[in-house]
Amino acid sequence: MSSRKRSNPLALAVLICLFERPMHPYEVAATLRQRHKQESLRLNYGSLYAVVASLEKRGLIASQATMREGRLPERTVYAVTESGKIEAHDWLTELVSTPVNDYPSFEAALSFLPALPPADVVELLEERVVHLEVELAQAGATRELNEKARLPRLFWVEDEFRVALREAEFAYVRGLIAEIRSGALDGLEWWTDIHAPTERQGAKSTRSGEVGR
Amino acid sequence: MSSRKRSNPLALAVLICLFERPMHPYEVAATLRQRHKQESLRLNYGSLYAVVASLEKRGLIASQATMREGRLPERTVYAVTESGKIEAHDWLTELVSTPVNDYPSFEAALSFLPALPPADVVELLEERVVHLEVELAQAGATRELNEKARLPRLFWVEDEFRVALREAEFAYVRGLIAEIRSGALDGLEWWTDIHAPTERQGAKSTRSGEVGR
DNA sequence: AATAGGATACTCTAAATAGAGTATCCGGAA
DNA sequence: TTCCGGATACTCTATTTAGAGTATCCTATT
Repeated sequence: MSSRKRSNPLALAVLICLFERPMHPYEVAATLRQRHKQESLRLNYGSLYAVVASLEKRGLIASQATMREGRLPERTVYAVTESGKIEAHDWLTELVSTPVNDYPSFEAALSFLPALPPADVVELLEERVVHLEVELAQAGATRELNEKARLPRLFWVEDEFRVALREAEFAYVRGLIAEIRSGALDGLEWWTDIHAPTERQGAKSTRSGEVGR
Repeated sequence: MSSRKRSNPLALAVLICLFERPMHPYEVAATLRQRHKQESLRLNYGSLYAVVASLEKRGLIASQATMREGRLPERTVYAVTESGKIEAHDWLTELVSTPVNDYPSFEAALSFLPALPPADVVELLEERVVHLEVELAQAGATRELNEKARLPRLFWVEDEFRVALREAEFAYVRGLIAEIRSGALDGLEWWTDIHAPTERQGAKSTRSGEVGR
């Protein structure tokens, strides 16, 4: 039904927050930040208020009351409706059970690799490896903090998952570097060739920028 | 400089295509599809023409000629400019060397897990595992086709990477299922408790929907 | 006593995005 | 011969999104 509208998980976060208790949007944002959800969700005010407006228009939440303290802007408190609860349940069910393509940007980067010379790519991949090492070290520190604070693992499975993905990326990138370095990567001669200094063009090079599949 | 505008990798794909030779947008789309880039890139016409217009406005590409055959719509052929080449190079460099947070949707899903009862979650995760198995099998078939077609690995590293990530996800999800099943996941009692049938509320339950960090 | 900085609570606008819709042409089957 | 489906080549429009901007209040410092 409204599967077309299930693009931004921030809307699901709002529904789940309001399921705990009615809140105004700013409070939702503060709550999500307190729980470090901004690491798993694109969270900014522009989107938040738009998303809240859209949820209201679709009848998934309803404004309960608007109040004001002093001359600060009005706070509109929203509560989740019955159909909002159902939508949240269905959406979360789908999100957990069904993998989707998220188009990770490094996948796009890899698909463009032949556009850069292999030697440059090795350097860039090594830079990435360093960045990943730093990120993994920081994640490890965060994890220790969570453990010392006795925060149950249930509340940081998402961090664990992110680390698992980054570790897989790390391993893949290291492998790729090694294969370019050693010359084991199939297609490397062609790749080197098309980026060769232009003086005296390689004899059997077809000189087409890309080959198709 | 224009780092703010480096959100949609489709724009980079266009620049790289036009680097090979001048084309009209529809031809760019056809080329990308031929090379199966639609698996690594969000590719649809609405975005494509918007992205092309934006690239032209920023002076990264320039329209070379507009021609028409019969009464079909005009085709506007674009070529990449000097600054377009530089931008493509810088952008790709950044994309390869620097990891970013892509906010994978399953990470968001995991961060909402406590909102569903643990027994349901186990079932949903098992469904996900099945989906992942199918996807991995298909990816294996594609890989074999590529090998039989003697397409050099250089041209499917992005597929390999996607598989590596999905395998990591697969392993993580299986582990998580096992830990919920066996009761080894820290926080499980609380999780079970808050979803317990409401008759005779668990005595020491704090009855707050979520705990903070 | 004045003030600087941070928190509170949104609002505004330009831009990006998705998906459906439009109109034409072509090749082969009935 | 006619018609149908698929390719060609965009265009239109309603949302969505990002990020900066606004105005007020509070607290601690000098």
